[in-house]
Amino acid sequence: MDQSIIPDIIVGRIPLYLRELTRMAEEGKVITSSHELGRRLGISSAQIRKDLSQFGEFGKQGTGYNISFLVEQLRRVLKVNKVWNVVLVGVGDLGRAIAHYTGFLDRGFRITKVYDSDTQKIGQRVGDFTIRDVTLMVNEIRREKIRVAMLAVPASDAQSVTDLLVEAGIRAILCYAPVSINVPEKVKILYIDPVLHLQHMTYYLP
Amino acid sequence: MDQSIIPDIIVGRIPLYLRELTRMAEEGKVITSSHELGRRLGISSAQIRKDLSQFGEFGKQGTGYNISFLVEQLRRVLKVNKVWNVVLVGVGDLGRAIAHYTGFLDRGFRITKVYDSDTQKIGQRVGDFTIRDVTLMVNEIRREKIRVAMLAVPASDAQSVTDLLVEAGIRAILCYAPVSINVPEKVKILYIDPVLHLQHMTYYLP
DNA sequence: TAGATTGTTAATCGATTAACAATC
DNA sequence: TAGATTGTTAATCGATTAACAATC
Repeated sequence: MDQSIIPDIIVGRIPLYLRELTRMAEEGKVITSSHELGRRLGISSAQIRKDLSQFGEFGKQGTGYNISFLVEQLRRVLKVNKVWNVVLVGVGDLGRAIAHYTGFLDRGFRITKVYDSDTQKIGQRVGDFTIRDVTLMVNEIRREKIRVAMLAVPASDAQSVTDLLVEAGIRAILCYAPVSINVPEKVKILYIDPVLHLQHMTYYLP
Repeated sequence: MDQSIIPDIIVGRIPLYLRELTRMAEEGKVITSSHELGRRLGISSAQIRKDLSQFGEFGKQGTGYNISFLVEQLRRVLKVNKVWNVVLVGVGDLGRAIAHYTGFLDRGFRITKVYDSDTQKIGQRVGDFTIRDVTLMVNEIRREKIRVAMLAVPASDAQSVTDLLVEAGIRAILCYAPVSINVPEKVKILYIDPVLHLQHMTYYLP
């Protein structure tokens, strides 16, 4: 493993490998191979071996990979061998669904605060949370040194709320608003827009 | 424009261009350039010109692109100059949020049927829909020749429900279950798993 | 040992960028 | 005309795959 930077496209596949390996572990499997993992994911075995080798030597020739060991290593690589506190901003229908989702915790994330700007909603409960006033957000994120945010506000508010998150010290944003946002270099942002995926697929339909 | 197949990675960027151009049109802009569009999307102008040129000659030297014309052309390319009927399967919190979402229609999609297997939910309303029994699904999709599905069922049901969708004639699936699904070659499937994105970003955090 | 599979190198393949003639 | 921007070609850059020695 050399010291050069690891390509982002490879980093982006590691969570996928981790997810499938976790699934295999749940199925009771103990050992796997780059071939088996590749077949399950639709990825070539060569690519999987090359990707994993960027981060260490995790396998044994002739045998393959010990699944629980590899899971542990990939969780360490991705820094999800701890739990990140996350704020959720925006409690519309989608924010509500995110707040109720129970699949974050065992994959490294825990929502700890939920914000909205609607005075009708502030103080109401959503799942385990009380909806907080977004005007408190910057100070609270700062005080609790939170680094990760999920953004489920209307597109028209996404840039201004993002600016606040960045000001508060957030360094990773998952944005559900269907709009491109500007952030400083040091801040990571990724997007979820289901319609982009649907339009990508309809290109291929007759 | 030659007759060879257009790389999928290019096809996947067209919806993004379309989204930003639509936004520009809403802002009242009439003309844009590959430079301006690239700046707004964080993409090089060369790449945008190259991508667009795969599908036709949409611009004018010295002037740039007429936004509404380009929007119209890209909608045609992506086949969203019509509205696709879509079925939604699974009415948990996430399915409920999807059913309420109003952002599909003007981007080429309309949910027409919503299914679940839970007898407690069947017959209840969600947004404008009555939740239907999933056992009716295959026949109804066939009868109405629906080609696009959104899947918001538990991971444990995702493969079996997908098999039904494929059997019914669905050709494009947007899967929200955090699990890799097997589909025949002719069927397109894309995934949304927010945790994959979060883990991708935490790799870069200190 | 025989068979299997890794990690890595080199070769191939594909995507992005730079540069510029054409032209609005 | 002068300035700007496209569409395209060639060069560069980066990602994937094939192949295999090492070795379990």
